[in-house]
Amino acid sequence: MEQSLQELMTIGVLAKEAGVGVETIRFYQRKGLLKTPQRTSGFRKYTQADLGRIKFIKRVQGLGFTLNDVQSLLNINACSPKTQPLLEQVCIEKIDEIEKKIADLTRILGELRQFHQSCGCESSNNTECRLLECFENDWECCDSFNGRKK
Amino acid sequence: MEQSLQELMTIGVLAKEAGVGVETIRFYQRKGLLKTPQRTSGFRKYTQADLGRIKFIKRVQGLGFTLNDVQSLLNINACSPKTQPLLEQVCIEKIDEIEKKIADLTRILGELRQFHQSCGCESSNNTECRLLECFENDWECCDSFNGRKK
DNA sequence: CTTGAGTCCGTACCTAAGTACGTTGTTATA
DNA sequence: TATAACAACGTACTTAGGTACGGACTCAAG
Repeated sequence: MEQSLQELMTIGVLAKEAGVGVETIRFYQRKGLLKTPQRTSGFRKYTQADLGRIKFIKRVQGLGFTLNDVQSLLNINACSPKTQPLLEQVCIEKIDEIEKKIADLTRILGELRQFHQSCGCESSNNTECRLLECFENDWECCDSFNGRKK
Repeated sequence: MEQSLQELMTIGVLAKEAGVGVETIRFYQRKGLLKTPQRTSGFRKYTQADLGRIKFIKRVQGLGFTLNDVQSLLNINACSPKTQPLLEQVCIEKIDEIEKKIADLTRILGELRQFHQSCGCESSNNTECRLLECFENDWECCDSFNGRKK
C-alpha cells in the first residue's frame, strides 16, 4: 500500500526490465492483463508488482498458454484448497492439449521421414516421377530404395 | 490433352470432391496454387487433374508444410536425380523444424507437469499462495507435496 | 529556450489460412 | 416461365499476439 515514489517506472523502463516492447505493455493493458496504471501528467507509472505481472505472463506463455489462458490464471490468482479444482482443470486441459500436439507432430514426422527416404533422399536414386503421384500413391512410385532393401 | 467434356466440374462439385470449401478453391487460385481454370460463360470448370492437385495440397499441408512450402513443392514438381537435392533440402528443413517443435513441447510438458504436481493437483494440499509467487520461485512456494515425499 | 528522447492516442498493419458478405449473373428444375 | 440453387467478384473479417505509424505532448539536459 505504501508505494515509495522512487520505485515508479515509466513504460519504457518497465518494458526494458521486462524484456518486452512498449507497445506490448499497452497491448496487455488493452487486453486487461495489466490493470490501468496510475499516471503523472498523462504518463503511465508502474510498480515492481507490474513488472512481476509481466514476467508471470511471459513465463506462463512460455508454458504454452495463450493470453486468454493467462487471463484465467490471473483470475484464479492463488492456489488454495478453494481454487485447486479449477487450477487442476486448467493444467490438465493444457497438458492434454500439448500431449495431443506432440502425438500429432510425431506422426507427421514419421510420414515425412518415410517420404524423405522414398523420394527425397539421395539413396532413393529415383527416376522421373511426379510428386503429385508420389503423394497419391503413398510415395510407392519411388520405392526403388524400399524395393532394394530386401 | 483430350479432355472429354463430361468430366468438367463446377467449383462446387470440385469443392465437394476435394472436401474443401468453394472459397478455399478461389483462395488457392489467388495464391497461385491452382492455375486459372478454363471457363464456360463465366463459370470456372475443373478437371480431375485439378482435383488431384487439391488433394496433393491437403496431403502435403497435413505433413506440416505451409502453403508457401506447397508452392515450392509444386515448382519442384517431380522427383528426379536433377531435383533431388532441392527436394532433400526441403524435407530436411521441415524434419528439423518439426523435431524442434517436438523438443520444445516436450520441455514445456515437463515443466507443466511439475507445476501441476506442485500447485495444481489435489495432493499438493496447498495452503494460500499467490500464483505469481509460485511462478517467480519455480513453484517452490507450494512444495508441501514435494517436501512430504522424502 | 531549444532540442531530442520519451510518451500519448487511435488506428492500421502483419502472418496464415482461410471464411463471410452482398450484389449481380447464370443454370437447372418444376 | 418462375424460382431456387449455384457461381462470380471484391472486400472485409477472423484468431493470436503483437508491431508500426503519425501527429501531438511532456520532460530533462545543455
